[in-house]
Amino acid sequence: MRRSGDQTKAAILTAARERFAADGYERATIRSIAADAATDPALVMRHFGTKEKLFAAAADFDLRLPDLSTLPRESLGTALVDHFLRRWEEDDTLQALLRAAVTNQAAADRMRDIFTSQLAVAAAGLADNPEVRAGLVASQTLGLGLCRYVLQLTPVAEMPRATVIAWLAPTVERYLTAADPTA
Amino acid sequence: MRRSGDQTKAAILTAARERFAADGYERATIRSIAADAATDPALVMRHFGTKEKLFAAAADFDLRLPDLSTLPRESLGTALVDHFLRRWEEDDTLQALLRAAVTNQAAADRMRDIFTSQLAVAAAGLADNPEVRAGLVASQTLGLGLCRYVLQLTPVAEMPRATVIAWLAPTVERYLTAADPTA
DNA sequence: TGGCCAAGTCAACAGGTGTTGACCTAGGCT
DNA sequence: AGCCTAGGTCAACACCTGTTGACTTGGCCA
Repeated sequence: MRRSGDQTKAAILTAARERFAADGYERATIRSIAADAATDPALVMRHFGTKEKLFAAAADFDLRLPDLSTLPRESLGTALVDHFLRRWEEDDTLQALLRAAVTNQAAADRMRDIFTSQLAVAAAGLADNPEVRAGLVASQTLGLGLCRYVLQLTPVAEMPRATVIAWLAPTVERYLTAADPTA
Repeated sequence: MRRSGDQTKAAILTAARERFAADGYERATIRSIAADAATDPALVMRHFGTKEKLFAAAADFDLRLPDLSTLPRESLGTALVDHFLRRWEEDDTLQALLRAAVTNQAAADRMRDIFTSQLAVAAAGLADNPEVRAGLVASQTLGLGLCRYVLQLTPVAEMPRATVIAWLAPTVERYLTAADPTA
């Protein structure tokens, strides 16, 4: 009983996501990914061609942001922080992306794309300069992910999600809706 | 005309900081650091023993936080954000530390130490739970550094420092002084 | 049944890594 | 002068990396 091509391909993809998330781009080796997927390194190459391409396939990611324009303004921050926390936890693609983006150019580009375009679109219509507001929200949410999931900074990593939301929601809401303080 | 031991040691240290900052821990090689310092890889080993130890020596870092208790509350955020921006820019140790901390355990530990202990001390006396407040400030300032200097997210990296300060100062001030929202 | 093709295996390659030890050499000391 | 040591050089080691090509095997279809 042998696996189908698509099955092994999927197994490789999951193993790759886990390894990239845990070890970063350079320390995640084709050999270790193949071992996790119970297959051969050569088969990984046949399916994805290159380590770079494997990463690109593994790091395909959508923030799946909710439509912010339908929400009342005062619950905007809460909803967004909650959504980001869930997105970090339910899937290790974001962690893989962040760990890799710090040393790998392609990953950094991908990250830039995701956060500027997807967030800017969601922020559009709420206030002026949606790109700036998207960048600010990115700085706070990525900082949170970095401290809580990657560095595991002691107070931030252990905080219950409700506490995190209570503290960060007003920040995010202000970045999205407050008047430009430099104007 | 030959250099003194301390001179080459210092040259190696500067080269190491630059390489670790630009490439991260694994992609910064002993050979490339030695080349930058115009010396031999073997000499690097003689001076520092191990790549890990070289990194530890290169990533020795002090946030040099000002004494926050002497400042008026309403300029606390401005002062801190300004200080962090300067610290990121005047010295690439922070960038080296962050780039390495994402894949290297020792670097992550060091980072944890610096941000929790040094920041918590500075935050003590301003309000209750200084460790929690330190963690929150870390999440925002590290997120800023990540977006502005490492990922170079388009709107955040290009923003003039005054704009960054205007947006982030209220956040940092609130994290340091506001009443606990979960209490 | 026999053949064909997808799926899997194996061994090797070329290059790069941290690290080591043997060796050389400049230059201040007695 | 001659030595002795700190500072520098060189070549090699053992290992690990992405990647390749030739090979074997399983299972479906005619």
